[in-house]
Amino acid sequence: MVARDVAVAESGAIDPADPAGADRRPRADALRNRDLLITAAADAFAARGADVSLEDIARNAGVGIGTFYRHFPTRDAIVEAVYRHEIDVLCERADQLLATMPPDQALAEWMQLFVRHVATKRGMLSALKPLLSTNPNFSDQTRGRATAAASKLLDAGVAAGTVRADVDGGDLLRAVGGICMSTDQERSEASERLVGLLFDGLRHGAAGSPPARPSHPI
Amino acid sequence: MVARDVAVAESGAIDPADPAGADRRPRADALRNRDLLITAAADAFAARGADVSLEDIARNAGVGIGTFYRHFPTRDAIVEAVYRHEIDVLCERADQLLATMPPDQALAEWMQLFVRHVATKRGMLSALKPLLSTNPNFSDQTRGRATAAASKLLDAGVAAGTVRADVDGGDLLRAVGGICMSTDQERSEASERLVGLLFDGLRHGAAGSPPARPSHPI
DNA sequence: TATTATACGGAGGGTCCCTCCGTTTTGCAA
DNA sequence: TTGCAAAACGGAGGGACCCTCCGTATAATA
Repeated sequence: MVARDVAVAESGAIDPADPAGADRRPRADALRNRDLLITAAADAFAARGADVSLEDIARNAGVGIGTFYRHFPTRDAIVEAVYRHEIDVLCERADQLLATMPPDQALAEWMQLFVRHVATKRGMLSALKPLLSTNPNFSDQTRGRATAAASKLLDAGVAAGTVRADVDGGDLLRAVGGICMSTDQERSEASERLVGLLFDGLRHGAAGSPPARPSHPI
Repeated sequence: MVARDVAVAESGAIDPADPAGADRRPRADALRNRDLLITAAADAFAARGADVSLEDIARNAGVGIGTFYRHFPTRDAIVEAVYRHEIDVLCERADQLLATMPPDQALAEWMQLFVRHVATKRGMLSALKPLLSTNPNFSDQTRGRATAAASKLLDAGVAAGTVRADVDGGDLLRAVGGICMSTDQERSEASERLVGLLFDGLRHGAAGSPPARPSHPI
């Protein structure tokens, strides 16, 4: 739960749960509609690519276009919000997984989850890329949070002796992200296989595992 | 004057000077308007970026919007045409320069010309990039023609003994292109300086020049 | 010069963007 | 509970752009 970055929040849009608690909590309907819009936008981007009509998104969220614009004054704003939300979900899931299963299994699940999330977000990639490259704040922030989640999973595995200790969260993210990007279009099945492979590599040489064989047994 | 590639020309737009001479030459006014449109589009892209209104381009060319769409049925079509035209000009200029000055000087001039052309084409880059990446035909063709022009200049210099022989057209293009891309936004002055440097490197160690010193004189 | 295939031009219908303001809802306080 | 102001909603409407269609103009040919 990293604090919201001030430099990015200056857009004038509604900003729920301001940590400074300055003025007042937003109204319940505002919060509700914001969530509805983000969900509808995520669906729309996934289904029809980055240049869906904003009016369509509003309609699918069951909300007027005016409401849309009050929450997200620009197209970039909604893209950014969807992406942030995606990262939020991924981070939450990391905690949930850790709480309900052994660390190595949680890590494996999370990596697959990551692949699937990227796959459905392909459509909005063309809108996201310029945003990430022109807005280093945003980029650093989201990467940082994802890295933290990955590190937490790795650390738990290392502590349990089921995951090797010489890989950090940043490495893991780059590796999984790279696999997702290189296997193009739709066929996320290939990504899942490759990420599975990667995971086996992570397990290999863990403190608790039997010492690695010197080589292939033929 | 490489033959037009059929796979790319299937757009249904007017195609001047069809080498197969199949049906008939386009009317003179059609040719004239096509040129006007390409010029106006190049100016517009340079001045206002890749998402100018197509109606603006038509208006600036002094031509109706209907005429625009007959010549260029899609936005990609006009972007492609502008880029092709740019390459045409660059190739022609290579020949002209070779005909009017010593090869090494011609090469230097051409490299600077290249820089300036890229600089003014920055605006349309965001539209051009996806086009080049999704259309390998188009990409190969244009790169091929530019490479040929660069090679011609280099070869002439080598023959005259004023340019070293161990660099080919592809290398040169990559180097100059790389410099243009790395020095971002507006300040093409830096690019021109760097390209000048590169040119000095090309001259160094030419057959006709005094043998290169073994190392720095201190 | 007459004819006709070609090409021109722009009105018009459709979509999308974004703003503005009258109406509704919510949270708070009495 | 009730009343009230602030906050949020919704959609009409003006503007920009896209693209098509078809009546008119014109270059090429005989």
